[in-house]
Amino acid sequence: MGTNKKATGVRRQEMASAALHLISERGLNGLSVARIARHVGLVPSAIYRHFKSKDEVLDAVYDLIEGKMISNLREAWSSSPETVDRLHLLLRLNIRMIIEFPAIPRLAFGEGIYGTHPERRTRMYRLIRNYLSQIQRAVALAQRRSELRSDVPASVIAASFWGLIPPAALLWSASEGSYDISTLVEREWTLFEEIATLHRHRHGTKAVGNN
Amino acid sequence: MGTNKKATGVRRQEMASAALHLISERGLNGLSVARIARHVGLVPSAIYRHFKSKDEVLDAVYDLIEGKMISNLREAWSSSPETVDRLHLLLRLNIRMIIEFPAIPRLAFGEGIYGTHPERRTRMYRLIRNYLSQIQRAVALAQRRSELRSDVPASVIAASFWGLIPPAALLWSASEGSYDISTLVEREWTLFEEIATLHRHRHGTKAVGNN
DNA sequence: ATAGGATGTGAACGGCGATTCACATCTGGA
DNA sequence: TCCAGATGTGAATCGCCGTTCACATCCTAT
Repeated sequence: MGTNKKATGVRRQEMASAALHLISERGLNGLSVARIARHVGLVPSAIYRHFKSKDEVLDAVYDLIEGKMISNLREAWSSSPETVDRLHLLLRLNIRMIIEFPAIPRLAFGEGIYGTHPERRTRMYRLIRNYLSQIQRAVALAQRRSELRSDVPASVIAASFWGLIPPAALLWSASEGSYDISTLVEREWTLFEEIATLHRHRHGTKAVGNN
Repeated sequence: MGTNKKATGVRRQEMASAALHLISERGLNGLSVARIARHVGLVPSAIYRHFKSKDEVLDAVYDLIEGKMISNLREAWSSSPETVDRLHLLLRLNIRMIIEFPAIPRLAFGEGIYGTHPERRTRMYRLIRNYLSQIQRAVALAQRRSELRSDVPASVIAASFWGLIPPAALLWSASEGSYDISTLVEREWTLFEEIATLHRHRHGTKAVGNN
């Protein structure tokens, strides 16, 4: 039966995307070569025309995720000259991404990729570290411009910002979507913004200020 | 060969504990009945003397985790009358627990438990919610005592506190232990404490206070 | 001390999923 | 146009894993 044939570049995209969706719906355990194939309208063995193994499909999924994260970063950065506004948008973009693809936080936690391929965990780690250091660089710049407080290391502020995302992802994931993640994150963002823009210049860190 | 026989209560403990360790090392995918058995020094079929199925073992693992979390809560609460000190200890206890059992955050993210048993995800969600509401109650009390600022809802402060844990778990998990999680968390705790103890009483939430 | 239930063993079954292979069909470039 | 390589198919293989079962051994209550 002549199913439409497509170039391998297209197919790889389709298959990786199908895999990402399937992981989002069924989890990594529910991801089988057969299901990927069915989702694309093909037969299991067809996968091997475009990937050497199932693991390679997973690698492609990681490429997808990496691409999405980078594109979020770009979009946020081009949206405004104000660091605070950029971070706020970046936060919202990431939340939106996680809502659309719950697979992403799951893969980030490295589940299911252990004995087989520790390299993949390393890769996710590098990705996160890169993300963090980009944010940190932005924070440092904003500190020099006095947009953010500078009595706290940029790395800590960056980590605090990034730290808003995983808990939200966890609650979203565990609640099966019933938790109102967006407003929660917005409220926490407000706190973050407040503390990040405190214009103090202390030296003693034992700051417990009543004013 | 007379391997030592033990009462089923003891064996269940051993097996659940072995499963928790195995998930911590190999991930949920690497968890097989055979491996659990070997880890306890028995033969695969022996598992079925004490559990009806592999799923029941997983249930026991969840019991273990729930017990650990509750015991952390108790220990922190009995340590000091000061809410802030209690929270600080609770944070450290949780971090210690995660370092010892990386399986816990993974299971919290619900990986691998999808099509088969959505109830388990629900259970983890309830556990987290309970945790959050206990913290929230403590925060509310502390607010009434003016130990914590009261111009922000207790739920938000509680969420911010709890939110310190998942990112730390993620970095720890992804970095394979190389990331210095404890000092990171301590620094973030400092920020949290600072913002949670700001004694202000505003009504407009647009608080961006230079003082 | 001994019977009977509880615990442990080894072999076997059945299913599922990843992968391979020989064969069919399509498609792009000379 | 036409062929050669690229793409898709269906069946078969192989290994792993959960589970069952008949049998052996141990422990405990009477």
